[in-house]
Amino acid sequence: MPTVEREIDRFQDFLARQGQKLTQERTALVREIFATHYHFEADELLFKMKQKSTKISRATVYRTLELLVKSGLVRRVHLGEDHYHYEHVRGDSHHDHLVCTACGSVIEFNDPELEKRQLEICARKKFTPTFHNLQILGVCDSCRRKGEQPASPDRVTSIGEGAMRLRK
Amino acid sequence: MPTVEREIDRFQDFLARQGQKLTQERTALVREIFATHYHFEADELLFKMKQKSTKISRATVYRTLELLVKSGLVRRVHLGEDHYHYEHVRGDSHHDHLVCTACGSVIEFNDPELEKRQLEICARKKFTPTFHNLQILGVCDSCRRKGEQPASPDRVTSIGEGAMRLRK
DNA sequence: ATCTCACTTGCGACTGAGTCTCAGTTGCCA
DNA sequence: TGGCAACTGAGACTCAGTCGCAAGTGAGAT
Repeated sequence: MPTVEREIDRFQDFLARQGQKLTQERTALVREIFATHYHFEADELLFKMKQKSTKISRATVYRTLELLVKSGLVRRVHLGEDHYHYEHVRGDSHHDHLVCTACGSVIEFNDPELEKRQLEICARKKFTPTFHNLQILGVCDSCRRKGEQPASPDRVTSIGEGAMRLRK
Repeated sequence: MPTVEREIDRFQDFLARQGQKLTQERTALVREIFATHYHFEADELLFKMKQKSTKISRATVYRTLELLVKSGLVRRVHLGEDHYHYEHVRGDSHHDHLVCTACGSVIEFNDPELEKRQLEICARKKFTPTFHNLQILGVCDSCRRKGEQPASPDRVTSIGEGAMRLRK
């Protein structure tokens, strides 16, 4: 399913519009991101590129991610950890995340009702919103069945610790 | 209004319950946090302590913040930047944040309707929530009047850049 | 009042994510 | 196909946060 080409075209358009170039490195990164990753972190991407023949420096990975975010092909999200995650965008589906603190899995949802309510709140506060970021942390169904407990019984101590540990 | 003493007592109770001690450093930090700060970052607190006679090491600040979060006296929040912010808690008012990307100001809101909807979404996905984190980024009323534009016209490029720059 | 020991602290070295600089390379348009 | 602006890689740097360890301290036991 190499519709990746469409994304590469979109990226080139975006770059050209501001006198920037589509290089081999940038192409390779877009290809990698849209081929396999969905939610990923910058270093994970760097590592994947290192595994393949393709050698791309840390700086280039970060620089390219920034461009991709600006172009709208990639979105930067908080997933409860203390650094950013990225997700590629196909189409325009805005969504928010449920993050399991036990297994680290991420469930997406999109709820127009919720969005609407947010707009109402902004209107009431005379606030002009451009963007929002909502994560709900908790325990997913399969972890709950396994008897996993919430990260902390009452007040959550720190955000997404379980998921954090899993990762390393 | 030195009701701070009440918070210090609460903290001591919490510590005692797990065989931990209320030290001078911890007391000084609680005092500082509840006296002046509302939203703050760890290094800001460190700096404030340094300004006063009180010398407290970076490690102790971070260690104490962790304890305060566990005790429920302080909450750790994302405010759109790439590191944590903290806010002290009086009473039990959960709330979320509107963050102005132009001036960095933070407006709090608490909307039971929104919370209810989130619970419904969780139920539908068989997800057991423990905590959530919502920031809405945009432009506050007074900045909008001054003609401030949203951080990025269409897709937001990166989260809270305006606020970020202001700070340093 | 003081002893004692587990709990704490400060220090400084460390980590990990992300940024910056600069010399050398490359895409692209004339 | 030559030129130059844009790009890349390497590695030094920054900044938030953590860790290990030797020295210090609070509070219950005596």
